[in-house]
Amino acid sequence: MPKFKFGKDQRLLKASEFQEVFDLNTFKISHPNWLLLAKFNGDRESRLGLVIGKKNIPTAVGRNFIKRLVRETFRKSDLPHSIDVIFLARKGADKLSARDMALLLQESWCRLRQRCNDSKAKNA
RNA sequence: UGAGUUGACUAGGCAAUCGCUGCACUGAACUCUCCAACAUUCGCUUGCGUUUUUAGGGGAACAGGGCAGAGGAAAGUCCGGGCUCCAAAGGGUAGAGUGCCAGGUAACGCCUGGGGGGCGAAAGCCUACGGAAAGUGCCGCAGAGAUUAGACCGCCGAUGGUUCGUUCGCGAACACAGGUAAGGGUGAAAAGGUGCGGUAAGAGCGCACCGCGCUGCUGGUAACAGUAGUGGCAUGGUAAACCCCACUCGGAGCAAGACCAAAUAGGUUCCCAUAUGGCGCGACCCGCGUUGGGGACGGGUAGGUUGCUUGAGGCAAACGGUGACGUUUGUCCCAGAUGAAUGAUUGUCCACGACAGAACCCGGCUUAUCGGUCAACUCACUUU
Repeated sequence: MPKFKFGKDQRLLKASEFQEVFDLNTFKISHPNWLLLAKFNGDRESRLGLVIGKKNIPTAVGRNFIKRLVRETFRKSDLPHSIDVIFLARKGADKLSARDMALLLQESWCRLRQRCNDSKAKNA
């Protein structure tokens, strides 16, 4: 089976699922243009949730642009299993070019993977 | 060829790989779920309810290949409708909107055609364009005076007054009473304009033409235009100031509305028990905990399903109409998401790609926008 899928199992769908990550997040990865919150979720597949406010990104085209890039990089990044992530957009995220943004996002996913591995090693 | 006007169309293309959403099709087994012949448990009202299970069938999920997948503005939410729920005899008031005429339309504040006014050399463009003798309000500065108009400079001083002269008829001077809206000056605007007559000087005081009002006639469905007569011109502007007149409008919106419905708490009702009891933990006893327990019903939260895309639909042709548009026939099915899909990477070509993302659906308007294509028309120049 090829990797890099992105079905409904890999997304946060309900308000309660979002709230769980907001309340119990164990990792925070910050960047001037966005913020990542994450927590382990047991034995499930990793899931992604997007929070892109109209206040921060005013145009619908901008919001779609960010959603697509984040999903694309999330699906291609080789994250460890069983982690829920929320992506919060900050102001100015839509000003970056697609190529720059993709690179920066990949960097963020790398940092998140690193943190996960460290934490797992500690617990073991 | 250049400059311009109007209208219509288009919105990077192609290939490969990976990914998302929907639809129909195919598919071995497992899992979940629904229906369920036959069989089966229990109950009694003895043919029904109920328990369990299965042949078989449906759905979810999964896999496979196939097909489809944002806009001209999807936007602003400024108008108008459909649809849904609520309200509703009829009439009036309030409030909001519209405002030359005729037509189109489901409807409109939109569109088409026509009229008036303004701009442009022209094609063409702009136009809230009803009423100011129903009433109220406002009109800064400047200016003598701004709507019951007005005398600063100027002009006149016929008439009256004063002074002088006198041939006693009157003449001259003064600018005092006054007369005067022609000229100057102020202003966006000074009480119709120009010319001639007239006069002391002037004035629609009289006349001609133009303008304006009224009345008639002609053309036009009408707005209106043309024309004849007449009035002697009397009362400026502002109604996107209040207002008056005519016409239109019930309210809320897909988070409308409909259906299914866990857990927890509470409600109604029935049954059992009422403490040596009941319930939970457990195979059972002891033990520990608890003080009611069990069932049914309806409301209803999380969540889910539906509304949800076949429509005042698109395309083509013929016919009617100046046109907006209408009629008929044929043909096509063209996003339906719901933390919300329509994308990413690479290669390649060129004019190097703007504004920008469906959210119940349509008709408009407005605003944003890199470019490209086509048609009709106007003007200028050149050639024939």
